[in-house]
Amino acid sequence: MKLPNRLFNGAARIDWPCLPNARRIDMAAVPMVVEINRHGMLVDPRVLADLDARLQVKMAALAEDISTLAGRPINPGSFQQVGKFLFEDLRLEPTTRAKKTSTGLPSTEEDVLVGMLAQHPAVGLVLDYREAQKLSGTYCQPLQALRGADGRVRTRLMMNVARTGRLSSETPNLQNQPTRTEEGRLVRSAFIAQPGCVLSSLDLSQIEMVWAAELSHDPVMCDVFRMGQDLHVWTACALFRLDYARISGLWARYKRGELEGAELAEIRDFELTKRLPAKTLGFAVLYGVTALGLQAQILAAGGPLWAEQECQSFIDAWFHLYHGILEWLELQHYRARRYGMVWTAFGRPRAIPEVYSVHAAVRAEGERQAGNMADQGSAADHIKLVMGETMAVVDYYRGLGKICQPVLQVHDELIFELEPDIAEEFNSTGLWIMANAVRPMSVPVKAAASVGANWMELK
DNA sequence: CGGGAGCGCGCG
DNA sequence: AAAGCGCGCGCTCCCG
Repeated sequence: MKLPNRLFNGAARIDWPCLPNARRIDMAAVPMVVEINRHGMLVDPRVLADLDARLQVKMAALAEDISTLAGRPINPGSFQQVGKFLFEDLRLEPTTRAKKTSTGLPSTEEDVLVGMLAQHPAVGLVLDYREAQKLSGTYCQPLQALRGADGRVRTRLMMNVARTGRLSSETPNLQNQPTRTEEGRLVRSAFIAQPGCVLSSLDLSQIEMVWAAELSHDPVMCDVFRMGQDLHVWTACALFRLDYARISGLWARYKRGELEGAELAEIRDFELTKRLPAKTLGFAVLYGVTALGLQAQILAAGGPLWAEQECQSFIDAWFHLYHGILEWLELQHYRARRYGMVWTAFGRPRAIPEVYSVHAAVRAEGERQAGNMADQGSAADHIKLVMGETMAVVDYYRGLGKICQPVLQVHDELIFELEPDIAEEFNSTGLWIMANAVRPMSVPVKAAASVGANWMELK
């Protein structure tokens, strides 16, 4: 395999599998992990109880409507019963490729059902039921049950579960609290600060894309970040051949809320039909997405049904634009085969035995994991270093007699409980640490902060 | 009735 | 031929 010198020159220092840094990075994060596990997050049970009551009513009504449409009792929580109803009784057809389940019928997962919404009103009812069931059963009820005598829920952040070096969170998992729907965000509003305090969040902006640029040295992506541009706007303009100077000007004014009339309509259309697919594809590429996977995802996001060929051209165009990313992914695959492992920018290793399998599908799985590990893992190492350095700032404010309490880490963001008079200063120090914890980097790291009375108000 | 498999879905 | 990385967890169904 012929690789450009750019990759070998940049990689030479780290092109050895077993640097010892992973352990030191984990140790740096331990004090804040302990703080988070001991302190917990304060939860307002009334918010959850109110939401749950509304969800129960909704679920009962939806279950009845679905049973009426079916002409017999249906439990919408049973994928077997739903599958029989939609695919046998109604003879509906999936619009995307749906894998078969053990029942012999197509899967009833969300992507498939969204594509079939127009075929029958029952499809939408099933989706609505599932959303309500998820919010009630996974969030409202367990969070109330797990509240301690002091009104706090205490997660357990685990450091030795995720093979990329990320933390994981259990009983309850506080790293998957809803944020993507309006009703889901109400769950976040139940997480509050203790009286006299506010919640504050520090967020590493687009950190996985920044690390993709840093690790690959892709000249185009690096330049976009160096210019401080919005990567997804830039990508969308390049892929759809739009005038970047004009669009980025509109985008900046749109973000400031200055647009109206025709210009507002234009940029909203741009955001939905151009920027969103470009953003989706950016992440998907690092997961090793295929054309059919992209097709299903665009549909699920409420976008148009693109032909498989259109999706493939979109992916090809992305790799043509960011050719350095393609070369770097191939380098990761090569390393996995050469060493049986890949490693992050800081030397955290991960074994990838799958690349030696006799099965092509297993090898492909290994290559996707190899391509993703350095990116996800370097971002995880990065925030662990930030956690270590930020604890010194926490101790400083505690020395002044202030309440300054880390309460959660969610992969690229940290949440704190603070007295409001130190929030601004604490946040600006935290932002500086996030941007400078790793040096030198060839692309700038950006971070964002926000303050609110509850978790829903953050960001 | 506890445990596990299979499915589905919340987050980054 | 298969078809998206990393997690945790709820529900249904089936088995012992």
